[in-house]
Amino acid sequence: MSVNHFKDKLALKGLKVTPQRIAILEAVHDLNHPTAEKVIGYIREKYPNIATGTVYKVLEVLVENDLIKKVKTDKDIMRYDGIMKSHHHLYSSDSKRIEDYFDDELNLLLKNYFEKKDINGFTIEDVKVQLIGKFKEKDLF
Amino acid sequence: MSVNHFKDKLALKGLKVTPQRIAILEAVHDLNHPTAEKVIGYIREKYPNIATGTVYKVLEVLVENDLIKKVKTDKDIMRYDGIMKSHHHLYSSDSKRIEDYFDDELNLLLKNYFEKKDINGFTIEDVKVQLIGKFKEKDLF
DNA sequence: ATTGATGCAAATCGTTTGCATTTCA
DNA sequence: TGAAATGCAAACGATTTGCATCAAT
Repeated sequence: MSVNHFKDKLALKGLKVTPQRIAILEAVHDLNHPTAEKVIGYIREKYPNIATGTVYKVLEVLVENDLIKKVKTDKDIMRYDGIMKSHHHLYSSDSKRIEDYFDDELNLLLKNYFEKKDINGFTIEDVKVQLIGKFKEKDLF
Repeated sequence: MSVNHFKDKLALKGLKVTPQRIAILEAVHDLNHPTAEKVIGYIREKYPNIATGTVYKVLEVLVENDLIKKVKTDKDIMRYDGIMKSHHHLYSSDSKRIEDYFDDELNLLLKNYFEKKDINGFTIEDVKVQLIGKFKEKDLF
């Protein structure tokens, strides 16, 4: 992903294109479901004086503009995801590891299922599946 | 749910049965997906001098012993659930409301689906579905 | 009696906020 | 230029921790 690609994404949303925003967008895409702290650490290597407050503010703006997503975790720390295509998540039950899980067959299955299912007084907008389990390979951190 | 029922649950896990633990277990069952703060507020009406630290510690113990569950939310505040039977959650996309969702047909569907599906190097232990959408009735708070 | 639970207050940590300064459109 | 973004540091709020005291087994 080139820097220009990120510039375009920002511009398309009518957001001001700043080096901080580009760097943050890039960081979220480069890292695997980073916390805000990870993003800050990553960016500070090349851009030492970015403020933590700025990072939090920008992350919020990016989420509001559908450029990144917030990921729920069992713990209380928020994590971010640069992939906007609909997907689910694999959670390691014994570590902090999270991986993306793409499965169009599952999406179709769920779509069909909930189309014919009427839940009391609830209108479904989105369905997310969390698979909790164990990764066979050792966790990498 | 009687107090004795909660006493039994604690004793069965080999936990010491204390009035605080009973009150917290009761609170989580009486309230709808309460935050720790809600639990504290609820208990303090009848038991004014329970310490916040104690409530957090007890909630953690109860989760570890599978007497209650932690519920993920979009926000960073943890919430608790006294229902241990496998179930999913309905999340209101525009409020903090969370409701339990029971659906054995869905559970079966998912079970069958993932039994024949092999995910790279991942062993599934549990599958949780989050339905995000809107409740037809006005939210009650 | 002994082990573990509680209360209290201070500490921690992720996140938010206010405001003066700087930057992008 | 002017609105919006940044940096900084202080404030916040949920949760945790240490430790002396107290209660359940």
